[in-house]
Amino acid sequence: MTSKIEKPSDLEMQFLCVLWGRGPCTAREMLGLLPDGKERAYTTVLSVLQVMEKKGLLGHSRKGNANVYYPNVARGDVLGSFMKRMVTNLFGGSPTAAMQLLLEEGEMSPEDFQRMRQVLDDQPEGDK
Amino acid sequence: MTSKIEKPSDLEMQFLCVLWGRGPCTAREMLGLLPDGKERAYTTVLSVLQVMEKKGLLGHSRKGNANVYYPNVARGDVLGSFMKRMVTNLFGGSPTAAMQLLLEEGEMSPEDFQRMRQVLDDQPEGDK
DNA sequence: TAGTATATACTACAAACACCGTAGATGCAA
DNA sequence: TTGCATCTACGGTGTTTGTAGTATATACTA
Repeated sequence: MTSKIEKPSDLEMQFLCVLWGRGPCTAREMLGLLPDGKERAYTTVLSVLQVMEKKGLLGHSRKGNANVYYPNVARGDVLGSFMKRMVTNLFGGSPTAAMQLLLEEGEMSPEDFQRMRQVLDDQPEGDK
Repeated sequence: MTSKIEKPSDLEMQFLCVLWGRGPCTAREMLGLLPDGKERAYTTVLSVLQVMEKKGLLGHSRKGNANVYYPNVARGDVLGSFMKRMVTNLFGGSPTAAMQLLLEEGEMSPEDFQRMRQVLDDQPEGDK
């Protein structure tokens, strides 16, 4: 059994995504990397990290006198089930409907479109 | 000024999506229509509806002795800013990355792929 | 070695969330 | 007109979330 992952909160997700994207971070680094523009105290970030570790979402090692946190769950698992939930609960089970909103909202460059088409073409069942 | 929409909670989003999808509902109808499989008491649903109305997310009219609730905010606005937030906070600002996960996770039929390509082709800047 | 800066651990707390029970109103049916 | 079913209104509770302060350890520096 894959020891069911506790659904991370929104903020926790954000933390995880930073770690997946840029690799292990200290609390102070994390403070500077959060993608939503919000101001937060250093101890706030630290607290969240500690809670996440308690939940099993993170681990940490020591570097100098600082803790370096790393994700303990797979990106695909967490974001995957997030997406699944989103499609079910918000888009009536239709991934296409979700994509439509995605396209409408993200101002995308021609390159983005190119890459999207690419991704779509690369799907195994895509040419059936 | 577009009177800033309060960000709805996850459950509230779900309610809104039901209303957008199937039209105005009574509390009892809503109870049977929620897409996540969860069991809930009738009064729970009613409470959520009342809170949402207080927040300005819903309105209601009377039909018989029941309240019929209808959404008071636009689907595009709410889901749009939801998507935007998601892309920023969870996908490093890349809609393409979001789409990739979407494709990986939703088991999609060939028709879905077809429709997706269609959507992509229909985008105004798509052919640049 | 004394002082300063930075780190962690621990605790606390307010607001939001999801949940539901009880009480009272309303309508219908016998 | 009495009783039953169903509805709303209101209140309350346990939990999670996001936030941050305080106390303490650790390391560098003058």
